[in-house]
Amino acid sequence: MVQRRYHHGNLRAALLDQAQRTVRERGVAELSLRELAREVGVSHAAPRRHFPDRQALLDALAEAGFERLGTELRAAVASAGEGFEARLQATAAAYIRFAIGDAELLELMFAGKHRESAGTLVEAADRAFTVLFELIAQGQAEGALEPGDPERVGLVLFATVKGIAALVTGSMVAADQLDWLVPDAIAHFLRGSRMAAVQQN
Amino acid sequence: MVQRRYHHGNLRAALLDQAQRTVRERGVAELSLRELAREVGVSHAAPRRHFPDRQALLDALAEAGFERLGTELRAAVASAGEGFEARLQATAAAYIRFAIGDAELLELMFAGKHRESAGTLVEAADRAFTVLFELIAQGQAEGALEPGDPERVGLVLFATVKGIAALVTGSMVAADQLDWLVPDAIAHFLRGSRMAAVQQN
DNA sequence: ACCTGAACACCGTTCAAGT
DNA sequence: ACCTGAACACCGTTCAAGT
Repeated sequence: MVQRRYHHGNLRAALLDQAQRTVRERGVAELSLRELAREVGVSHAAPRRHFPDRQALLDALAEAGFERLGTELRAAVASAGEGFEARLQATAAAYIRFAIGDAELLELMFAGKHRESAGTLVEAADRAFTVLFELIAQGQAEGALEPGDPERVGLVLFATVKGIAALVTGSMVAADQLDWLVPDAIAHFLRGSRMAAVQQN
Repeated sequence: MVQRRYHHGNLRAALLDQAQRTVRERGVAELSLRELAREVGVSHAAPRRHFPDRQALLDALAEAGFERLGTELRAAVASAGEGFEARLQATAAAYIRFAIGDAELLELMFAGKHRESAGTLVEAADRAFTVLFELIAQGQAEGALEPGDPERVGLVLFATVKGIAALVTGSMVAADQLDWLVPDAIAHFLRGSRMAAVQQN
């Protein structure tokens, strides 16, 4: 046991790590700073050095969440070949995997974005979403999507994917239906886009 | 002041009413049974007669939410003329209005659905969504939507609307963009459906 | 039937004090 | 620089007791 002087500088990381697990397994409502401190082996006041209050911990959790989400989205794009639709399918699946595996964390991430202290959190979110805009741009270049601001063109598509994830976490849809629902939804969306492209020519 | 014997049978209603306001104005996390009791003028143990614990209050809140959502969706359909697309637009707008005006309540409603005690809550949800399935069926009858199980055909459409609301409450989209975003998304979806209908013939 | 008041275990937050 | 221990106000939940 390396109990003595365990925390030389990783208390913050240990707290975040345990907090992330608790949020995933028992939800944000069950997350208690005192219990966290107990689990990690410090006094209940120690976390205060790293997180002034509970909200600061939640913000840090959200920020770490965006970092991880970005990483997973980039990995999905990278492992899906060159074509737009394949990449889009892989990215949507990765997003939904995250949204379902860490549903409450994702809520935290988006809830945090519209609060005052959001500065660094918004930046983390932007980094995570960059890969999506690049993907949209590729779709436009291939003629699969309407031209225009990628952020605007991708919005409805993103909303659809996000909504599907919400239906699963809200148990309106069983998780095993995702296999056809997501490809279906994306194919449906792209059909609508091709129609629009035709009409614009 | 009719302070004496104020609560003859409306304590439950008074608690729910005040709770709904608090959730809307300050969020679920800020909702305290003791504060609620104080605001409504009873001792902190009185609510227990009506709601055994905090979760029971949240469930009741969710159930009342579904009742109200159903009412508003039906009103939207009724006030939108006879055509499918007009009714769909009106219904989507009503849903989004609810989702934005009572974002945390809506979370509560969907979160409650996948818990054990959900019995009566699921029924309330089903009643609220009935109007949506009827609307989908009308769309199919008019040839605007693919044939098939309305619950399945409407799923992606519902996900899109729900996702758009989530983008607004997550402040990824400004509320004033809804005016074009929602009609756009629906029109886009219907384009994709018409393509599919053509291909099936 | 419905409500009160005291009690218990827990929490977030603060702060003087230790090393 | 980082952590501890005591203290304060608050909370959810329980329960005997009142009317």
